Amino acid sequence: MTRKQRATLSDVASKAGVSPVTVSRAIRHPEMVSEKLRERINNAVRSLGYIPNHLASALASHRTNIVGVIVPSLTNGVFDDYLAAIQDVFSLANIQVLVTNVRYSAEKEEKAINTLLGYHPEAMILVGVDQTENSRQMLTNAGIPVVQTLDLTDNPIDLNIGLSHDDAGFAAVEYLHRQGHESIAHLTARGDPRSQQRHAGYQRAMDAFGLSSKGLVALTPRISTVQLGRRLFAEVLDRKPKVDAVFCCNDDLALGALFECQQRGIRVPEDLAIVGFNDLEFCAASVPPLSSVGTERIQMGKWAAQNVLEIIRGSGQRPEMRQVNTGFTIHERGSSMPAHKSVPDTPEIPKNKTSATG
Amino acid sequence: MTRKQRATLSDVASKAGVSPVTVSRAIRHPEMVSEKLRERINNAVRSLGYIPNHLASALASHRTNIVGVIVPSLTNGVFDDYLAAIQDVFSLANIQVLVTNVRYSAEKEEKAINTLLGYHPEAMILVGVDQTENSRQMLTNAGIPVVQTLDLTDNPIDLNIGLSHDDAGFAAVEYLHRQGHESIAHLTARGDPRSQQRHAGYQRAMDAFGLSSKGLVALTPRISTVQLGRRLFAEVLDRKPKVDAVFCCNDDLALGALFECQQRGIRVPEDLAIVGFNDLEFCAASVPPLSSVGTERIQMGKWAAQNVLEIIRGSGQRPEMRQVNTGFTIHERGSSMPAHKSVPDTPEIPKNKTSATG
DNA sequence: GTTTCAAATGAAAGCGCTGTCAATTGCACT
DNA sequence: AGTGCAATTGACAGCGCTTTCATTTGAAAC
Repeated sequence: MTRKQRATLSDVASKAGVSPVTVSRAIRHPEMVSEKLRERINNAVRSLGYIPNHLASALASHRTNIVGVIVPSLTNGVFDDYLAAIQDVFSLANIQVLVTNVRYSAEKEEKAINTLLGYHPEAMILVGVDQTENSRQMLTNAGIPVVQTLDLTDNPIDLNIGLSHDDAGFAAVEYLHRQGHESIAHLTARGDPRSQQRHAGYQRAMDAFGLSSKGLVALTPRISTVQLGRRLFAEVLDRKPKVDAVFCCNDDLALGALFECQQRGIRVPEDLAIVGFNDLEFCAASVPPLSSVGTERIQMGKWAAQNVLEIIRGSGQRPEMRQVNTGFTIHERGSSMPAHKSVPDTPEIPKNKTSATG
Repeated sequence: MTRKQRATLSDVASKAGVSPVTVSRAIRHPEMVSEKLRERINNAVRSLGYIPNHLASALASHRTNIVGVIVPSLTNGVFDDYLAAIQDVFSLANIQVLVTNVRYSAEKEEKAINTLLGYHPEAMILVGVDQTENSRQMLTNAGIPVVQTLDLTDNPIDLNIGLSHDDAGFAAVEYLHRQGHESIAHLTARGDPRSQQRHAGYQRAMDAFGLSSKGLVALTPRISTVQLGRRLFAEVLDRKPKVDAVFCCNDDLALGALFECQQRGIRVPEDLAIVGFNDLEFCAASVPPLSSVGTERIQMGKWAAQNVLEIIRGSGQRPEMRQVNTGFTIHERGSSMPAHKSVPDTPEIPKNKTSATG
């Protein structure tokens, strides 16, 4: 494979017998070039296999058509939907999304922000609200729209859409308590700030209902897996055989808990209720189907992308609502459904939805 | 947020009282600048929040430090491991990976290749071997290393690491047949070329063993989900109640099949054996644990990245082995294990591993 | 205090493209 | 034919950086 130079604008121009500017226009603003030339140029482009150099184009035009997106994980089904929603919006506008996976590390996130800003993205979309001071500073300096998603904060960098994970955790426990459960366990992953919030909500609820969480919480510093769910729940079961419900900080752990019950012959939901978090696809498919606290991750991704688009390609104005609370929805399914109530008799109503001007 | 200009090299240079070149060197080749100046410059960089413009840098230096990676899906746990392996190698070399998800569309892949090449990546890593002629042409023209992964081809663009999905499909059926199964179903997703290969292998094996696959195959054009696994297997069960084994083109479908069995009271593995594909994490955690055909996706990602790195930063030479067959491993677990044999008595031996000079 | 040479710094050009503005063209209309 | 004007096309500069090559500096050696 010889490293022959790739064709440039000038090469195309020579070949088509026009000036480079004209070629540039034929590509960027075809309507400004006569049909005759346009065709001649397109032929030259094709025959040379010319692909515009995005670096040069962006440098000269101050338009990078890049938006930076940072996610904490990909192993987690959560972020696929979210990313897809973002990509769908941007791909229509010919904007390239640069995704970086920082694996729940604030340090890596800081480095990723630095790197991404080097590409002069026209906006940044982040997950969570726990950026380091340094990160916030860099983002502010960059002077571009920034959206923090999936969580809420009193002090957003710019735009913010998400939900209160603390409230969601509280609601999950409240729901289980309402079903008559008293010994409610919690499986959670330290390291994920939003899981920590859900944990806090769990604890707040347990306290509020006068329930003890002693020995009922199992946490891991590692990234959640189904296996880990089994292991964590096994720990709890060994410690507290009388546990009658478990709220898991995500669905992987919940599925693991379900498997552990199947293994031990614990009947779900008769002996034990399970509630997961995120409402991933598989929740509705398991036996029994897993109850789960659903979030609006697609809507959040879409909102983030659409607002960014409006700012950088539209009015330039920040939207009316600089902060949106998308709330959450408890999807009640077999894993936590009392026997007498096989189908939810009321439609599920999203909780805690609000929005606020910035 | 006022759109004040971001600091440039010259700004830093003025602030530090040196020439722009010196600042450039202080950042790229610190050893070429005296310690005194270096510190002065670093202070200026910090105080201005200077972040080098990667576009300008790459344009001037002909070094983009970018490698393009195209994956067909993210919803699929398979590609997380694979991507992580790639990122791990490149992040150490300060190379940014541009990932594009083309959702199993050759057309989108072609477009993605075009877009990515506009960024002048120093190499491209692709999944599969079914690129369009146009895509191949563009990649060849680009004159950069190209690695096709996860599948094998007689006619690689450049480097190739993967396995024969046809062989893997054959082996899965052979394995089930050896266990005494005769009515072996297959669930598969059209649209994924490698799944199609596995399907072909399934069919080849069924024919080879004189078994009929009539009514035993269920396929979907959609992207696999656990739900879909249930639905597809339900179809098969309704058509052929006597089915005694099922080979699924991936683990999501396999898990769905398992759930469908649980729902219908079909005992696994006593009444029905299940084998999945990819050996995702959850396979080992379910009850019973799912047997699955494992592939070396981490190794493949790592090999691709390491060889690319060696070519673009090292010797510039292609490796000895331009094509590697990583084979596959049948992980035998409870979902297909005969009762009398609770633990595999022989270590699992990877199958079909080979490699070849290009 | 020179001389010598490596180390450190700077000046100039240019990467491939696009924005701006100037020049040209073509055509309708007198 | 001559004028006026819009539609096309082109010349030039410059985006922010790095490369190359020239210049300066400083320290060692005389």
